[in-house]
Amino acid sequence: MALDADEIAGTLAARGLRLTRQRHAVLDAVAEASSSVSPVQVFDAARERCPELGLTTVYRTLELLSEIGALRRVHGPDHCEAFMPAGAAHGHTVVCSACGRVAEFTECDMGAVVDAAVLQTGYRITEHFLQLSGECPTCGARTGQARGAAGGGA
Amino acid sequence: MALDADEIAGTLAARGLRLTRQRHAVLDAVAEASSSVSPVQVFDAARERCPELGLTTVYRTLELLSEIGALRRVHGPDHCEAFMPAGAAHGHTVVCSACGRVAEFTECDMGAVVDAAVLQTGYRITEHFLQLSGECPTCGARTGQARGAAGGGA
DNA sequence: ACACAACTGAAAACGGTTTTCACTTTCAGA
DNA sequence: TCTGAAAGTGAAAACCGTTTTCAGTTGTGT
Ligand SMILES: [Mn+2]
Ligand SMILES: [Mn+2]
Ligand SMILES: [Zn+2]
Ligand SMILES: [Zn+2]
Repeated sequence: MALDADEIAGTLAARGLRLTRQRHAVLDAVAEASSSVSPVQVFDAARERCPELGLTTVYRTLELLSEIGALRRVHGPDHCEAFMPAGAAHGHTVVCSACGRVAEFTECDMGAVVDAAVLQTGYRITEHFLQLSGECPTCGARTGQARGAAGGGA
Repeated sequence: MALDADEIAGTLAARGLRLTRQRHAVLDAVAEASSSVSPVQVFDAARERCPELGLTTVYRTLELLSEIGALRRVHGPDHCEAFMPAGAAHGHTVVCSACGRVAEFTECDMGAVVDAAVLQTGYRITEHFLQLSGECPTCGARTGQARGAAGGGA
């Protein structure tokens, strides 16, 4: 995932904040991860570039980077606090239940579902949180599952 | 919400488990709540019928009742562990961002979205977790918001 | 050089959840 | 009816992820 460091540095600067070495390390750690990562995972990864990094700073940075929109919070039924780079477009995520790898997709036509919800509940819907899970291509191949059709599920 | 105690007792019995006074109190506490409830909220409510109830038991019971499908786990971007009675039909939930009240709805035509995800990611999708949020009718009226159209959002 | 705000890590505090443990209840079988 | 095993329980302790505190450092503008 992209995550242009210069652009992020700019966004921070506009608020009088800086992209420090520690923050940069955190940013890279998330950017390089092939799946969503927990704060400790970020900590471990980022420490290899920045050994003096503290876990406190990781938490603070993940929070900060989410605020400015550089990172996206991902949380499924299980782990509730994980992060991934925020893609350019609004998207949803699919988590592999076997290996945890996360992929983004951009389809966002929730119109029908949202309409039904409005009709049935009377709520005014302003946000939706959707997360699919299943098996990534790699894990699917390893376990020899048939590929193709989409399951119904939960 | 219904939550037929006898039926649940039966399901438990089939596993050699019992619907004790404490479990019954927990069950009722969730059933009577107008919104999703956290473990402590259940604890407080259930204690009025069963004063000697311990928080440990509440946790154990919520877990157990979720396992047998009597309760549904609800978690939004914020609070991650809350419970509500599982309706008969498969459904999704809408949480009011103002008051926390939860409503269920049954539309589940995720076909198009899932297809798009499969196409874009190559994952085999087996489950989906969808949670909408917005404003319930009561809160909407109180804040005088226009009603009707459904928002896009995250 | 100076002042000031941003930033940091270690340690402590915190809060929700799980585990441990000694004890009670329930129930099936002798 | 006794008896033993398994289910169930609450208090207390342990656990674990997160947040707060605090004293010190780094960077920036003047
Ligand atoms: Mn969650
Ligand atoms: Mn569904
Ligand atoms: Zn996988
Ligand atoms: Zn409301």
